[in-house]
Amino acid sequence: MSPEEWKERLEKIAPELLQELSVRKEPAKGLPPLEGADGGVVMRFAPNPNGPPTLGSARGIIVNSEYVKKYGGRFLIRFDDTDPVKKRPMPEAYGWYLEDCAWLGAVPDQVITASERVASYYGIAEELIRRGGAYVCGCAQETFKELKDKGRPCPHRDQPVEMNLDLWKKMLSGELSEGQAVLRVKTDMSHKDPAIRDWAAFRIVTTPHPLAGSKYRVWPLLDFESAVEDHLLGVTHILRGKDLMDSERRQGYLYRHLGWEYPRVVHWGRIKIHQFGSFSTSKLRRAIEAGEYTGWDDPRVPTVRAMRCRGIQAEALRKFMIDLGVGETDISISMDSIYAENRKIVDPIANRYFFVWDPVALEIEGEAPAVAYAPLHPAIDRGERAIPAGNSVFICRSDLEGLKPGDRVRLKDFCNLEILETEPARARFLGKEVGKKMKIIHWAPKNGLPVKVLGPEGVDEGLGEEGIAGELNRVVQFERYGFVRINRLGEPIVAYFAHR
RNA sequence: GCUCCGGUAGUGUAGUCCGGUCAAUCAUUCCGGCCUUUCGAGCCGAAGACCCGGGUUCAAAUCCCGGCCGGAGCACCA
Repeated sequence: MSPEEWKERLEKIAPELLQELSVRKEPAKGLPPLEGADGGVVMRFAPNPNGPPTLGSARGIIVNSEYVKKYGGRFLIRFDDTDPVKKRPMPEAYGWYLEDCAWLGAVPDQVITASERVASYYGIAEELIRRGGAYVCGCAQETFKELKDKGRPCPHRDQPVEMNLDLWKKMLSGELSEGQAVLRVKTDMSHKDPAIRDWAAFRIVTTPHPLAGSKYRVWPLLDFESAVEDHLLGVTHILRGKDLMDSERRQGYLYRHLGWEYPRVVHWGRIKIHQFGSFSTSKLRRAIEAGEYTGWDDPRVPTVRAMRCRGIQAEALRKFMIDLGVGETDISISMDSIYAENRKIVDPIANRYFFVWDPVALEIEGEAPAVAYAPLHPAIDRGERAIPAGNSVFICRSDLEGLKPGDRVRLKDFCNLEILETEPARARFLGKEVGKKMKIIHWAPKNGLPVKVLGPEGVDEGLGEEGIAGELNRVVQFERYGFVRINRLGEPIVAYFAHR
């Protein structure tokens, strides 16, 4: 029976079912629904503050906060800063996160710092030991790994609770030193996935913490700290990277020991950006310290602050990240999509100016007007700018190179010219009327302001109109060049390039 | 080695749970054309994908099995 025949028969037997088939499913818009979120959600973004937020962090900040906006509830920022050595936090970075969250339109309802709350983790650890859910392990790391790989318990696993309690106190008091012992959560040494077997919850670290100093010598590891905080804070839904996929199964044992209920978890894949490759905060940090970049807001760097300095709008980033959704596939995106989003927002608000890169002087013979008038925006009436013109201006070298004596060209919003010679550049005034089908180039006045544009691909230096000096911290478009943000006034004015 | 996850146009994404209007959505990119005193914007058009092989079924992107490819974890990092 063919599908057609099948349909005909169904038509006869049960036409109402055929109806049902033809109800088109609505294309999903925005973020996919979260299960069990209807009563509101508590969600958190939990960075290690070892640098400012990157585009990757922006995804976490935006999507978490967007879900909270969608379902109601609370959005938390939690600093998971419990490693004073290997992922040592930067004291400035805490504030950077808050700043960038605010800019991204995701002001947290609460900010938690793990390194301030270590004492409360101790109480829970002790309770866990009492319940027989954890033990102090004195194995050398390699020894334990060998046993674990074979699925065999270590000799400390069956120590009585009293002994574990005693050893735990020795960890805290300093009688045991760094490397001598860890507290392990009991899971299942024969679990088929070796990653799940008896994981370490606390270790001794004597290096002072940048914030907490030497207040604590026993520090929790991520799986313990994160699991406990999620419970303490009443987190209902966790969005986390696929790299932490084992965490739920590991932490599940802790939750069961303590009789808690685990939040719902959604995973997402790794995100890579063509133009930046894969980047990590620690790699960036080294490159900046080595002087490869000017700082965390260097236009070549994938941080949120660099985007802001380049004139990428928070709204564009939000829209983009929300469109990406929360798939588990690893993705490799292009900045082009972000730029396209941004261009839509910025095109109507950016005023237009002339910026001549690699400038070369052009002398004009004849009665060229002393002032030219150009609209601030081609389609929206925002008035015009008056540009000193006259018989001497600058044009781009690349434009001049495309011209030869006898060519006619129009200086945009100024006048038509006939090229007389190119070295030095000389032309004859032909009139102000807008000629049709004439090549149009832009120009800068004789006393133009020096402007330097820093972009992901390099630096351009040249001359711009005076009006640029009135656009500090705003996005403008340099005609025939691209959108930039004016970041610093002075000699020269410094602008960061966004995109064409 | 052990374990887990994923694979829809160049890049993302919808559809996959509950098989049927899917000759497959939307965006971006690319390519044509129009328009424009910017190489920006706008308008019109075009191109482009269900990883492979079996199975189940009247019907498979969707379910099952096997393979291939990619990613991740197995830390006293986050």
